[in-house]
Amino acid sequence: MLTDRQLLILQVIIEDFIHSAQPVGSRSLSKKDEITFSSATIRNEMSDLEEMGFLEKTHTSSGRIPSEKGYRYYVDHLLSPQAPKKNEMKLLKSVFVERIYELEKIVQKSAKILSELTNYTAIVLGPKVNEHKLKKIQIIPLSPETAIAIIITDTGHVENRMISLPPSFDINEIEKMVNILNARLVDVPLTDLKDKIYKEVAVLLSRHIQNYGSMVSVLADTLTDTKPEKIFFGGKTNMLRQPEFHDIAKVSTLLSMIEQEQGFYELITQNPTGIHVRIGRENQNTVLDDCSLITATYSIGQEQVGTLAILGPTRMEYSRVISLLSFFSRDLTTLMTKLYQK
Amino acid sequence: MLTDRQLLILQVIIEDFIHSAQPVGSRSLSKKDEITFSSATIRNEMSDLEEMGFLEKTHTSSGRIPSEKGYRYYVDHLLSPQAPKKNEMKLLKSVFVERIYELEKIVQKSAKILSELTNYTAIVLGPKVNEHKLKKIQIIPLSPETAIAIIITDTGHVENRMISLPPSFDINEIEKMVNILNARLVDVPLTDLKDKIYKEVAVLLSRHIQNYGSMVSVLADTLTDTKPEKIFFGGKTNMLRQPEFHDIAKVSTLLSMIEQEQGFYELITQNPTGIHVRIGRENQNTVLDDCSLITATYSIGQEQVGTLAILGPTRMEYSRVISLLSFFSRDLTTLMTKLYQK
DNA sequence: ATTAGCACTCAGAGAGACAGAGTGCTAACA
DNA sequence: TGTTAGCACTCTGTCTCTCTGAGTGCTAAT
Repeated sequence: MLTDRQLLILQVIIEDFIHSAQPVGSRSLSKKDEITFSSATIRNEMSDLEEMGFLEKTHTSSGRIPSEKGYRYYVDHLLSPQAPKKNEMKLLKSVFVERIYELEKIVQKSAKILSELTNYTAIVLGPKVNEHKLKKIQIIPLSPETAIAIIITDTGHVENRMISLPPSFDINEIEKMVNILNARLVDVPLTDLKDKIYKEVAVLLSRHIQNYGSMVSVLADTLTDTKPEKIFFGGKTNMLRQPEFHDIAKVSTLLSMIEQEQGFYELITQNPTGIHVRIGRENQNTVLDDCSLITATYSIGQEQVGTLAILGPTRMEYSRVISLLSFFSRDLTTLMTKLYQK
Repeated sequence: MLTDRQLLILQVIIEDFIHSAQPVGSRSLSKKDEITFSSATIRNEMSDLEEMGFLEKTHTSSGRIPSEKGYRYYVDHLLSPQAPKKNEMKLLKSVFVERIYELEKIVQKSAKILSELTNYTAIVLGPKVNEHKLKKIQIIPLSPETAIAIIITDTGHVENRMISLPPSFDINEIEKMVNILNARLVDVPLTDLKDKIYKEVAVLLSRHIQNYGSMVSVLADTLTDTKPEKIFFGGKTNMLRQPEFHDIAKVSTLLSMIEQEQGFYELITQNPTGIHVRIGRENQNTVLDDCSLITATYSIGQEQVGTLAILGPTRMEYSRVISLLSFFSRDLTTLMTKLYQK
C-alpha cells in the first residue's frame, strides 16, 4: 500500500526527527544523500503520507513530524537492527564480569547501565521471588516478644521480617519449631508455603509445641506475605534531558510517577516473552502519552523470571534501544541460567 | 545593632517572601496590620537593611528579597517556633502507630511522611549499623562454590552477602565453622569483627578446619564490608514544585544529585546533636546554592544513631520545618529507645 | 524623625515588522 | 503521466518599540 519511495521518505523523516527533535521539511530532506528527487516531489509524498496518518504537522506551514501510527509502522516494518558498538558492548558486558552473585545486585546494576547507555529511564523487574524454592528458614529471637524470621531461597535471595511472638509463646521452643519447619518446608516453592503450613506443618507443631495455634497463623502470614517482584530503576531523571520535556509542568507528573515507582509493575508485565514496543497512547496512561516503552524479558533456563524496560520519549531511538535490549536480555539470561539453574 | 522596627520589617519581609516567592515592596508592606508606619519610612529602613546586607534587590527598582545573611539572622534570632497543627501531628504520629519493628522501615516511612508534610525533599539517615552488636551469624551453602552469609544484629538489622568459597574448602565444615564464629563473635560490635576474627577466631579455626587460611580472609572481608548507614529519601521530585526551580537547566543537576543520593551522607552528618540549619552557600556546594538544609538527629537511648534532614529552597518555611523536625526527632528517639534499647 | 510627593527605573506584556523555513498549487517538462 | 520549477502564501520566532505597573530614591514639608 505504500510505495518504496514513500517508505524511504517515512523512514528518513522519522530517523531525522529522532535525532533532531525538529519538524522535518521537504527541502532539508531533498539534500540528503539517500534522497534523489526534488523537494516538490517530497512535498507531494509527504502530503499523501499525512493523509494516510503517518505524519503530522505542528502548524499549517511547518515541516512534518511522525504520528504514533508513523512510529508504529516504522517499528513494525522499517527498523534496521544495528549491532551495538564496541564500547557499548563493553559496557554491557561489564555487568557480567564483576563477580556479583546476588540476583538483585545484578538486576540493579543492569538498570544503571541500560539507563546510562540509552540516556532514557531503565526499569528492570527483578526475579520472581515466589517461584523460587525455600532453602532454609531461620527464626532468631530478639526480645521476649519479637523475633526475626529469615527466609533463604535456592537462588540466594534472602528475606527477613520481624514477627511479634504470641504472648503465650515459650521462647525456648523456637529451635524445635525451626527444625520442624525446615524438615518440612525445604524445597517447597514460596507460593505453596502457606498451604503446606496449614496442611502439614500445623499438625506436626501441635504435637511438639505448646500454644502452637497462634504461632501457626503468625508464621503463615509472615512467610507468605512475600513482596511482589522488586522493580529497579536507572536514570530516573533522564527524561529531563529530552527537549520535549523542557517544560516543568509537563515533566513533573511524569517524574513523580517514576519516583514513586507506582504503576510500572503492571505496565511492564503486560507482555509475554520477547521484545515489545508500546508507543505513546498505546500505553493507556495519559501521563505517558508522549512516551514509549520498550520491554524485553529474561529467563533462568526455560522459566521467564523478569523484564527489562526502557522508557523514553515517543521520539526514541527505537532501533538502538531494541538492539541493546535484545543483546542484554540474551546475555542476562545466559548468566542467570549459569548461576542459578538447578 | 538593629532597631526593633528594623527587626519587624526584616521579619515581615522574610515571611512574606517565603510564602509569595515575590520581591516585597514598601507599599504592600505598609498595608499589613503589623506595620503602622508609612511606605516611605519602610523604604528608608529597607535601604538601611540592604546596606547592612540583610536584603537584596533583583534589579534597581524591584522590591526586596532576603539575602543569605538575612535568612541567617532570621533563623538565629527571629524565628517564632510554632507547634505543628492537629492534623500534622496526627500524620507525624502515624509512623508510630503501625506495628512496624524493623528500623529501616520506620526510617523509610519517616522520610515519606516528612516530605509529604513539608513539600520539600526529606533525607533520613538510617541507624548506624556497625555500632550495633552481632546477634548471630549464619552461613548457608548454595552450591559447591557459593554460600550466603547472614549477619543479624541485636537491633534486628539483617544483612546478607554472597560469598564464594575457596575451592579447597570442604562444604561439610561450614556448620562447625559457624558454631565457632557464633561462640566467639556474638555481642561483638560490627566494627570490631575483623579484628576479632584475625586475633581470636583464626587460631580456633586452625584447630578444627582444614584450609582455614583462605576462609578466614574471605570471612573477614565479608563481615566487615558493611554498608555505610543507609540513606532514605522522600519527595525526591518535590523541588519541581518550587517556583524558583521552574527552569529545567537549574533543577536538573540538583535532581540528578538527589537521584544518585550521592554526597548527601557527608552533607547531613556534618553536624553534632540537635537541629542545624545550613542556608544556600553555607552548604559548600554550588548545586545547593539556592537550597537550605535543616538537619536534626535522633537517638537510641543516649547513643546518637541517625539524622533527619529536609532539603528545600533557601526560601523555606524555616519555622515550620524546624518545629516539625524537632517534634519528630523527639518522638522517633522515644520510639527507637523503647524498641531497641537493651 | 516621619511622611507626602515626585521623578525615575525596570520587568513584563502586547503590538508590529521582518526573516526564515516551510507548504500547496499550478504550469511546464520529459 | 510522473516529476519538477516557481510562486504565493502561512506560520513561528525574534526583534524592537511602547506602555503600564510596581517599585525605588530623593527632597521638601510636617
